[in-house]
Amino acid sequence: MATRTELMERVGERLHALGFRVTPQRSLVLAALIAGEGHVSAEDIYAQVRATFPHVNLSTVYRTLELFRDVGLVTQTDLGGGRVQYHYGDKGQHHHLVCQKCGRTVELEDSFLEPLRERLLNEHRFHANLMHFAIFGRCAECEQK
Amino acid sequence: MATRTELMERVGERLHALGFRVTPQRSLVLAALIAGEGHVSAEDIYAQVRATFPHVNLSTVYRTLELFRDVGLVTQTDLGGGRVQYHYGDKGQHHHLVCQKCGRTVELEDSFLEPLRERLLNEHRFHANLMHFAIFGRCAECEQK
DNA sequence: CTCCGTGCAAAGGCTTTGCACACTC
DNA sequence: GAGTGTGCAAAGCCTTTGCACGGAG
Repeated sequence: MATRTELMERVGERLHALGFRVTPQRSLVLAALIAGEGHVSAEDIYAQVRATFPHVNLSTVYRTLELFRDVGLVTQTDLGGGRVQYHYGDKGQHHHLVCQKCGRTVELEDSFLEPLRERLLNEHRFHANLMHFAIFGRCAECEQK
Repeated sequence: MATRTELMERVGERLHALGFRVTPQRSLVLAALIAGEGHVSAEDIYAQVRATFPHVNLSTVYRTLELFRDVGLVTQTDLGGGRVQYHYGDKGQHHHLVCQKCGRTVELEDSFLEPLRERLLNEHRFHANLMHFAIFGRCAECEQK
């Protein structure tokens, strides 16, 4: 398992190799992404970055996230609620159950979708893009009420 | 099978019984929801309503949709993309495979999703709302290229 | 010196809210 | 008359964009 510092360096090299500069802002955004377990919103990252670099601007965060997304470092998911979520990319696939009432989300292992993916391929020759899939519904608690 | 008019009347009674008034605006929004196959955005409904009642306001559409949602007439789903989708609740279930390249859609029988739904309920106690589900990916033809 | 990256401010797109008038009950 | 429903306009929220400065290569 790579340490966080190793990870950061590796990413730095990757950015550099692609012709992008490695700035403090970018490092901080990256750190926030790695630190954030699961999904983080731009605002979350902004808050965390500002803790270290108070003068950093929110638009820089957005631009950095855009860059990371284009480079494939980060996955961007819109689970609704008007807020896009980001997470550091090399993690395994996982999906979400989103409660339409309370808004809570639960992670869902990919194994739940694997059978569906296979069946779609076999019976419809359809290559489903089920990365970071979101399934809406009601969680146990909200259903009781 | 109920005709559209019967449906509208039934809904009118339901609204009335709940103490809400049945206004032209509300009827038109309802009609647009019923007419809209699959998911419709507020803007879609607005456009359709204006075709009949040009002076209707967008905020009225939003308020009406909010009312319908609270009353349980309509399901509100945020599939991302910054636009919330609505659909009338009593329709039968159907799903779509959407090719992200050519845009073609294929209908998908509910049997494909039934196992997933059951497993979510059993293992996560999550009541998945898989009505009008859309699965994105690539169709056979586009995948070949 | 060139050009990328940033801060700042303003604009954009969708949705919500405040307010006063209108219309129903 | 009391109160709901509507139109209008303005504000909110998240995100994007234009512009000019600053700093790295």
